[in-house]
Formats: sequence, C-alpha cells, structure tokens
Amino acid sequence: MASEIMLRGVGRRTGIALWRQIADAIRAGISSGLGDETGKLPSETELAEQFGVNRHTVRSAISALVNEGILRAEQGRGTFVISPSRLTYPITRRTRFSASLAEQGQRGVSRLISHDIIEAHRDVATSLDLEEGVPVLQINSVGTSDDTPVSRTTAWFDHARFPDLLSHLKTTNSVTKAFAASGLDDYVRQSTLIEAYHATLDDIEIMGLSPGSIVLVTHAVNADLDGRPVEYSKTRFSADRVNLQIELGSNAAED
Amino acid sequence: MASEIMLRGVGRRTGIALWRQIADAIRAGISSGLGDETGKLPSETELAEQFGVNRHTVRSAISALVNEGILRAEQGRGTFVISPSRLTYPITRRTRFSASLAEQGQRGVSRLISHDIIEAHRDVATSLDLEEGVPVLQINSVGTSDDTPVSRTTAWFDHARFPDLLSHLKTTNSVTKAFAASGLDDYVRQSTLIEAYHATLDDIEIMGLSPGSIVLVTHAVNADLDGRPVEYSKTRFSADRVNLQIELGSNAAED
DNA sequence: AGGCATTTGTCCGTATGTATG
DNA sequence: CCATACATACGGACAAATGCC
Repeated sequence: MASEIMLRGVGRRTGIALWRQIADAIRAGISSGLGDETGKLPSETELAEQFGVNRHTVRSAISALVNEGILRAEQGRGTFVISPSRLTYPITRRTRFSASLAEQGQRGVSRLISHDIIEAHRDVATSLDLEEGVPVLQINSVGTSDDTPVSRTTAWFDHARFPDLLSHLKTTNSVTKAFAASGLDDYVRQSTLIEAYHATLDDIEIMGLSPGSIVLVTHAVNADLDGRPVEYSKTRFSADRVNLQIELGSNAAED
Repeated sequence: MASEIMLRGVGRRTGIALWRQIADAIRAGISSGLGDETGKLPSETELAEQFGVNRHTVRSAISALVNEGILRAEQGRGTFVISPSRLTYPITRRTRFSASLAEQGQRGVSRLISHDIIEAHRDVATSLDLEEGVPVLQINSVGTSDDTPVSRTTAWFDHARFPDLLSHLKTTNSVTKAFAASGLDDYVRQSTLIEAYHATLDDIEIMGLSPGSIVLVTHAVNADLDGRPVEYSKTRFSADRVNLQIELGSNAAED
C-alpha cells in the first residue's frame, strides 16, 4: 500500500544534504504507514526514481537509518522497517508520567539520571510562583518505552515545601508517589506550552537521536488542588517516536 | 546580555551544513532573547569563535537569515534582529481560529486559498464519523499575523450536513460565522493530536519557510454540543513563529 | 579635517563532502 | 571501484562603511 506518501520534498542548495533529507522523509513516512505489511521498503532504484536522485544518494540515506536502528538491509531481499509505530503521549489535566508511557509501550519507565539543589532563576521561579534565588530541587530523567528512549525531562520543585521529595523519588521512582509520601495527595496540570526545535547535542546523546531530527518540548506546570504550583517541568520528546494527544476534558455542553 | 545561549550544538559530517546548523541555532536563540536591547547580534568574528567555525561559515548562516527576513546586516555597524517575538497560539475547548491570532498579532487574518468537494477517505471519514466515500468539503487556508504567514490549514466538513457552508465561508471568512449561518450555533474542540516534522516543499512555498525548518501539526476535531463531529482540520504551524499553549480547563478538583 | 578600531562585504586559493553517471 | 561537477568550509587579505577620539 502506501509507499508514495513522501514522493517529493527534497531540494538542493539548502544546506541539508539530499541523503539526509531523504532519510528524514523515510523516517517520517514510516510512522504514517510506509512500507507494506511485511515492512519492506521499495527498492533502492524505485526510491531513487521517486525522489529524483541517484541510487547512491538513496543508499547514503538508508545507511544512515540502518545506523540509527530504524531500518535493516538484507542483501538480495530488500530493506525492512524495524520499529514501525509511533507512541501517542496523552496530555490531560491528570497527566501522570510513567503510567501513560506504560499503557502503550509494554515496558515504559522513567529513570532518574541526575539531581541537584539549585537556586531558582527566572523561568523556574515565576512558574513555581517563588522568589528568584530560593532553593529548588532539579531532577533530570529519561523516559523509555520498550528499551527505546522517547523523552527526557528536567523538573523543578520547591525545596522548602518538599524537603524530602528527592529521597521519596529515589525509593518510589514516581513523582506521584513521591508527592503522596510528602503529603500531597493529588495534583493537576495547570498549563502546558508546546514548542519544537532541532535536537541539540545533548538530545542526540541522551535519547540516541540523529542530527537534524526534531524535538517536541512541553513546558508544564502542575499545581495542587488549591492552584498553587508544585512542579515545573520541561520535557523533550523525540518527534520521530511520539505524538502528543491533547485531552481538553469532557465535551458535553459546558453550561 | 544573553548571547551565549546557543554556544555549541554544531557537529560535522552530519549531512547538515554547518552554516544551516548555525542559522537554526541563531533563529532559535532569537526567540529566547538573543541579542541585546538594541537587537544587535555579536560580531561575525565573535560568533565564529563561539561556534568554533570560520567567519565565512557564520556569514553564510547570517546571509540565509537575512534572506528569510529575520536579520538585517549593516556594514560597519553590525547585524540586527528584525522580528524578535514568537506568537503563542492557544488551544482550548473553544479555540476559534481568527480570533486567537488577532489578539496577539495586530492584524491576524485567515485567508481561504482553495476549496473542493471530494470523497472522504480514511482519516477524514473516521474523524468526522462518516462512511468512506461520502462527499466532504475540503478547504485550504493560510493564517497570517502582521503580514507574516504563520500557519496553513486544511479542513474537512460533512457536505450533506452543511451544503451551503462554502458560500457562507466566502462571505463571512470565518468558520464560526459560517457554522452559525448553517444553523450550528456552537461547537467545541473534541480532540487534538500534535506532531512535528520538517517542512515540505509546500510548507516552504506557502508559508515562506526555509528548508529544514520545523512544522508543528495539529490534527483537530471540532464537535457540536451533542458530541457529533462537525469539522476535522489539519493545521501546520511554523515552529519558528508560534508556540502552542494548551488550556486544559479549570483546574479545580474534578471529583 | 585626520587617524584608528570595529564591523560587514568581497576576492583569492585550497581541501573536503556531496551527488551524479 | 572510478571520474567529474558542484557545494561546503577554511584561511588569509583587503575594501568599504561606521563611529569615536
């Protein structure tokens, strides 16, 4: 079926090598159902025709994707898609990190990789409704689904209000449970801002992305039921591996 | 002030030319407050040092951004930022296209550029809860803020239910008013899916983007107050020009 | 006015990466 | 594998415009 979704979209003298443009197009096409039922891509010659380039150029693109672990090339048989599907990450008033990932990917986990007590600077202070310079707990974690890193998060918490949060985080490995152990039973998503940019070197290293790939960034504030912010987080999702699903709430008549 | 936000992040042999990586970094840095109060960038020599490249390479990057209309270079004086700010587009249960744009950019308009009656195929049919193959109205429009295109939308409507929608759209130039003229007084956002990918040639032409830049895509379903879908739309935002702001609704306890 | 530092603009040549056939 | 053409990146030198002393 669908194998001419991408067709054209490559240009020259753009500062982006043709082989990378084609690699990006194939990677994007895979999530929208490129490749037949067996996951077999069109032949190099066919792809070269579709994109209007030389077969060598297509080979460079495929070679890069094989290197990323997205494709597998078998001599005499063809080129095959390895991980065909894209994760859908829900954003709701009650978004819970680890739970959401686990629902779709079989083994979704969030792993704490570093932490620190720092002074809140502008963005963090305003988001958490604190004075600049007060101590906040900053944690970095990586979200994984089926052994593939799909996101990385930096989150900040008011250290004065939750002095023992870090130790709870380490034992429970869950923000929700750590909050509960700190006496906060429930919290809701207060605001979410979404932007997108090209992966930085850090993104590339930590999430195993390829240069030039896209990162979806959410800036989120969670608040307790009184509306006081308790967590500010910045999560970078690999746009090749996840979509964001916004749930604005019940769609019954609102009044 | 802030002029070393970007610092590093360029790599070689990646298939993406250094000048384009640097152009992307500068473009991204501008929205996070690069350049001093007067909008003056560091000199070409300084930038070259910061990025660890030759001055000529920085010049290529700047030249591309001047061409995009983002920077202005003046011999003997320096290089200056022209349009410093990024638009924030809100997504709520009651998102209204033209109104939202108009609030921030002074002159936000949505312009209809083409339309057609076509047969619904899979995505459209399932999103609108119709049978595949039934006639639907498809419209293409471009959203503009301050004479700069910031988004382009393709939207589909059930032709059987709203046979006169197109003529209403042409006269009112507003989906909300056209719905009202067709007897639908109110509607709410039912679902929103967000993804991101590299700009296609169409995106580049229609929105005046540069190759390799990023497009944020929202797939949205609007429904009447009985929950029946009335509009399915796919909007592509220039990620360099807009952020998406998610409003999940009141954050009082929900039960 | 002149002199000088700073900054962008233009030219040269050369090495390497990219793309074709 | 090979040869060829063009884009990219570097290094250096100098011109042109600006602003300040």
